[in-house]
Amino acid sequence: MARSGQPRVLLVEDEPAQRTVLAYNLEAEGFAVTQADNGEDALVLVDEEDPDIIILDWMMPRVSGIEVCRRLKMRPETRGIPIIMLSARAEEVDRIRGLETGADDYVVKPYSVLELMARARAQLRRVRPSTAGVVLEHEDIRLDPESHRVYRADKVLKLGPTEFKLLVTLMERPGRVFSREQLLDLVWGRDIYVDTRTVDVHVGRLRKSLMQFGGSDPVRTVRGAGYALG
Amino acid sequence: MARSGQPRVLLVEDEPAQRTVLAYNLEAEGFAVTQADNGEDALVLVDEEDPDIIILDWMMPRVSGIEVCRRLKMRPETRGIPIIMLSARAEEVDRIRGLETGADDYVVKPYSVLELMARARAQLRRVRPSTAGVVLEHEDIRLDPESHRVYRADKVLKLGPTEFKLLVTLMERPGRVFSREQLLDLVWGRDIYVDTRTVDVHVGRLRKSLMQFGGSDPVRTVRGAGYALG
DNA sequence: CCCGGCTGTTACACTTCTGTCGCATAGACT
DNA sequence: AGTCTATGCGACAGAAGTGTAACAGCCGGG
Repeated sequence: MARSGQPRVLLVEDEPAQRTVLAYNLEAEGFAVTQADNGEDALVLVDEEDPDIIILDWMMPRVSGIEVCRRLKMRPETRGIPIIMLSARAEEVDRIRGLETGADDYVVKPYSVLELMARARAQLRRVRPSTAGVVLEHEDIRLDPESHRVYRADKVLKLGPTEFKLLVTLMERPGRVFSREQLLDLVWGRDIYVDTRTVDVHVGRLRKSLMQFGGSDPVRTVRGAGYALG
Repeated sequence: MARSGQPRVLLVEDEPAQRTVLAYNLEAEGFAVTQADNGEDALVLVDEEDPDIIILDWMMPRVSGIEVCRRLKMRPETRGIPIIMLSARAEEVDRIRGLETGADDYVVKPYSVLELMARARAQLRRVRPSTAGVVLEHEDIRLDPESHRVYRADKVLKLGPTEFKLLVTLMERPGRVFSREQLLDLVWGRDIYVDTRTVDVHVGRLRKSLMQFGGSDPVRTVRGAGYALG
């Protein structure tokens, strides 16, 4: 079943405002969105729509997110679908339980929509290497998220963890300008406080790493705005 | 009423520091910001400014945010304007009441400014689907807000930050004449004081940048009134 | 334990941009 | 033509944004 069109996402969230916001963002990002506001519908829709990824609210009336997750991960034909859990901060203690239940990722409310998008794409890439490319490519740079390897002109580059995440983020939308704040959100995570200037330093390090065997600087600085690839 | 210029946001927050920070960020994101520090002014400004979206603090002296929201959602002519509510974490219990009152989304303090931006944009896209990440075009000039790039006759132009924002503003409504004061508002921001003659200088710089590879002057000077594109 | 690699911060040099001024020029009006 | 105002433009000092080296702290592996 090698689908190649828009990736389908099943969005399960009982709170209308949140769901609406997410749905519009997902659609703007190119996802085909199916919505459900409770666990029961969700379980039915999984079979009907066969989504590529599920975004699942933790707390819901009737059948909770965790229960939906558990059931889906038990059935062989649905086990492969990545599930991203949403949860309020207060429930963070349950994090381990969430992942034990089989959720593939976990985002704490209030979350950055951008971050959630990035994670959804990441999960998608993980399970669907065929289409969206197991490998991100931009000019002569190739990045394989699975093996955590980066090539430039067929040479293997050595990057630090932060440089890697930074490059992944930039390569997911080549050309798009990311502000320092956005990059902090996407690469470092929203809870951490680090100075925005730190982004500059890591961009500098990434540049050096990308050019360790020569080649031009692929990272564009947009003064007053941020950084972009190409 | 299909406006296409900068999206206007009415920001209602009684706490000056918070309001300033938000206003700054919103302006940096390309919103035209109108501020109010109480509910009464807010209700007046809604009629005067006809904003595309309202960001509304929950707790305010005199007329509370929830009251403003309720009144606006009662009037047919303002019902369509999306409202995002801000609320301190302790008040989270009132969440349901907030949405019942008709708010379209809800952000808990302390919030991520980026997240709030994303939600504001999301709401805006919902109501005004047109302006999501489009490429602006006018004659042989193309401007891509996402990548922050400007082309003329397929050549990449180099603009400074202010020139860029100025051009974005002009291109969002080609042909419309903007007064110097309007441009100061839209490009520099409402609170900044700079001489109106500064606009002239930047228009001059923008002209030079737009013609750096030749071509005619696309900016029209309307004596006694301001500037326009085309 | 020490060591090497990575991280976040800071300081400083450097570049680019900004706002204002002064004067030249263009347009409008008498 | 003469006058008056508005606009264009070069120059410049100061501000702001950015690149980078250096440094101290942290952590995991020998």
